[in-house]
Amino acid sequence: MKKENSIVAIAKKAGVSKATVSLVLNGKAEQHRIGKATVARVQGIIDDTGYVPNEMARALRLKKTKTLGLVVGDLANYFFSQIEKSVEYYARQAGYTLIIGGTNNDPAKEVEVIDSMLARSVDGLILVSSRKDIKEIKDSLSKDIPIVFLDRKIQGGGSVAVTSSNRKGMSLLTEGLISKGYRDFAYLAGLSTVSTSRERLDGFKDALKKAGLPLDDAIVIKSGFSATDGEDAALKLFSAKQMSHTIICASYTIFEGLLNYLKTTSQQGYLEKIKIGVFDNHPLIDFLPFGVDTVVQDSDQLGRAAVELLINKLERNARSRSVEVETTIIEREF
Amino acid sequence: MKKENSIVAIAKKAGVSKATVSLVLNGKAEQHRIGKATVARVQGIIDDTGYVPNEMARALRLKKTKTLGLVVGDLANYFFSQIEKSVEYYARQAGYTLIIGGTNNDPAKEVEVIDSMLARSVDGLILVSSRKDIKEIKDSLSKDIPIVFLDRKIQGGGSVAVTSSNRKGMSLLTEGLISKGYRDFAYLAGLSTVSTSRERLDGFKDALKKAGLPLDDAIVIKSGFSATDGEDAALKLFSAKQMSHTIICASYTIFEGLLNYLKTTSQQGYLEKIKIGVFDNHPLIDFLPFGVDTVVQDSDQLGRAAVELLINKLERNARSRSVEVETTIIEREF
DNA sequence: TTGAAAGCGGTACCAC
DNA sequence: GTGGTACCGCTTTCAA
Repeated sequence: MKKENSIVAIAKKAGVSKATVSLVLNGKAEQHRIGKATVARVQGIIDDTGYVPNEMARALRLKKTKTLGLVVGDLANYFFSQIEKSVEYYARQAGYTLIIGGTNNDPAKEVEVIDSMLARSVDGLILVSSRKDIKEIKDSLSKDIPIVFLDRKIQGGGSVAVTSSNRKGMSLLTEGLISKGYRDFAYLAGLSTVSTSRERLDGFKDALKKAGLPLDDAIVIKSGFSATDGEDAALKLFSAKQMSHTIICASYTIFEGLLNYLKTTSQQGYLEKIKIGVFDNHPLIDFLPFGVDTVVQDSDQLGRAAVELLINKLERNARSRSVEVETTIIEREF
Repeated sequence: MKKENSIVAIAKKAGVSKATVSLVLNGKAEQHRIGKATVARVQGIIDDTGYVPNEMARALRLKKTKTLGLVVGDLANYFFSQIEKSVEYYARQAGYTLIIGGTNNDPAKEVEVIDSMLARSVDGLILVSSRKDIKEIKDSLSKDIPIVFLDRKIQGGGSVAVTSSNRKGMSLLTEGLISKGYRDFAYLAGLSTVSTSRERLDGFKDALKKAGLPLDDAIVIKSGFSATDGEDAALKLFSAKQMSHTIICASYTIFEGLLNYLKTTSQQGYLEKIKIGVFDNHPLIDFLPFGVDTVVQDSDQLGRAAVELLINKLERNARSRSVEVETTIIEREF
C-alpha cells in the first residue's frame, strides 16, 4: 500500500483546511477548540491513509530537525561501537534520529564532519573529540549549537562532558594489582593531550602513592590511542633495558597493540610471565590464557547520559553539569 | 566567526538576485551565461562569508537529501561495526551523510526504523535485514526508494545484495579442517531463515560431500544469530549424548555464545580438547589458547560495494546485479 | 545576462 | 472553532 503523503491531500479528503489537519497532527486540536467530530474524521483519514509527515519541510519551517550528530574517531573500536549503540537507542527513544561521522582521529576531518552535520542542521552534537579546547572547535563551526562531549573532556567554559570515572577506575585497577603483590609497573598511557589519558594516569599514580611505591620506578610510555600506537609503545617498552612484569594499558586499543607487537615479534610466550591490566573490557578477554584485570565502562549509561544532557538542553534549555559514570573492575586469575 | 547563512544575504551583498547566487553556487553560471565578473564577485562573498547552504531547504526543493540510511540488527556486533565504518566512509566520500538505525533484530522495530528514515527522506537504504522476502519490506514502506541489502540476501524480484562468499568460505574452512584430520563435526548454524546462514550451511555440506563424509554424522544445530542464541545452541550440543570434537560456528556471535556457555558451566577445559572453526574473525582470536580457524570477511569491500551500488542506482539509475565479496581463511594451530 | 516569482510541504498567526 | 495566508531557504522556469 502506497501511503498518502501530503497534508493538503488529507485536508481535501477530510474536507477541512491544511491548518486544521496540522493542528490535529500536532495534538493542538483541543487547545484550538476544533470539534471532536472533525478531529476524529481527520485522524481517521490520517490513520488509514498511513500519512507520514515530511520531516524536511517540518525541519525547514521549525528550524529543528530532531536529529543528533555523533562524531567518533573510530567507529569500529569496540568501546565506541557500544557507545554508539547506546546513543542511537536513547536518541531514538526520545524521537531523535542519529547521524554519525567517523573521523579516523584526524582533526581536519573532524571539522569537516562537524560542518557537514551543521549544514544538515542537526539540533545537537555528541563529540568524542581529541581537541584540547572547546574554542578550537567552536571557532571552526559555522553555527552555535549545543554540544556534549563524550568519553573525553574538553577545556573551556560551558563545555559539558560525560565520562567514565577514569581516575578512580584506574586507581582501583592498580590497587588491585598491588594488593596481589605486583610491583614493577609499566604503564602505556595513550595520548597525553586527551583528558581520559591524563585522568587514568593520575589514577595510576594515586594508587602507587597510596601504596607508598615510588612513582619513578614505574615506566610510563606515552603514545597515541590506536592499536598501532599501542604497538609503538610496546616496542619502546621492550627495548628498554629494564623490563616490567606488570603492564597496564590505558585502553583496549593499546592492549591490542601490545598483543600485536608480541605476536609480530613472536614473543607471545612472554604473556605467561607477565600480568596485564587494561582500562576497558571485551568478552574474549575471559578466554585469554593469561589473567587480565580490566576496568569495565558502562557504555549504556555513558550513551544514555550524553543523550539526556543534550536533549535537556535542547528541549528545556537546561544548564547541566558534566556527568561521571562509575566503572567496575574485573580481576582474573589464571 | 559566525558565518552568513542565507542566499539572500549573499545576493544583497553582491548586489545580485537570489537566482544568480544559486546558479553560481551550483556551477551553472557558465551554462546560464552569467558574467565572469559577477561570478567572481559572488564567489568571493560566498568564500569569505563562509556561507553553507541549508541542506533542509535544498532537500525540500530537490526531493533529494544526499542522505543514506543504514539499518543494522546490532550496532555493537564487531562485524557490523566494521561494516558501518566502511559504509560511513564511502558514503561521505561520495558526499552523502549516513543515518543509522539499530533494530536489535526486532522485525517490528525494523519497520519503525525504516519508516523514520523515509520520513527523513533518505535517498537510499542499506539494509541488514532478517526478513525473508523483499515484499514483506516494501509493503510496509510508505515510499519506494532504492534498497541494497547487505550481508544477507532477500528473496524477491529486483532485490540487490552485497554479501560475502558465504558458501565458498565455509566450504574452504571445513575442507581445511578435514584435511587436518578432523572428522566429527558439530555445526552451530544460526538462523535458517537468513540466507547467510543457509549458504554457509550449504558450504559446510559441500565440503563434507567432497570429502566423502556422510552428512548425517554431523550434528547441525540451528538457533538465532545472537550470542545468547549461541549459548542455547551450545547447551543443546552439550546435552546430546554423542559429543563432537570439531565445532563450527556460523558467526562470531555464535562463537561468543559457545564460549560463554562453557564459561558459565565451568567447562572451559573442554576447549583444549576440541577444534573450533568460525565464520568471522577478531583480533583477539589470535591469542586464545586453542587454535581457532576463521573465515575473514572483507568488511571494507562489503561496505564499499553497498555504497557504490546504491549511489549508482541513485545518480545514474543503473541496474545492478548483486555482488559477492571474497573471503579468506586463517588457520591457527596451537 | 539577470531578476521575479512560483512552489517544495509544513506551521502558525490572524481574521472570520 | 475553522480557514486563509505568509513564510522557512532554496531551485528553476520564464520573462525582460
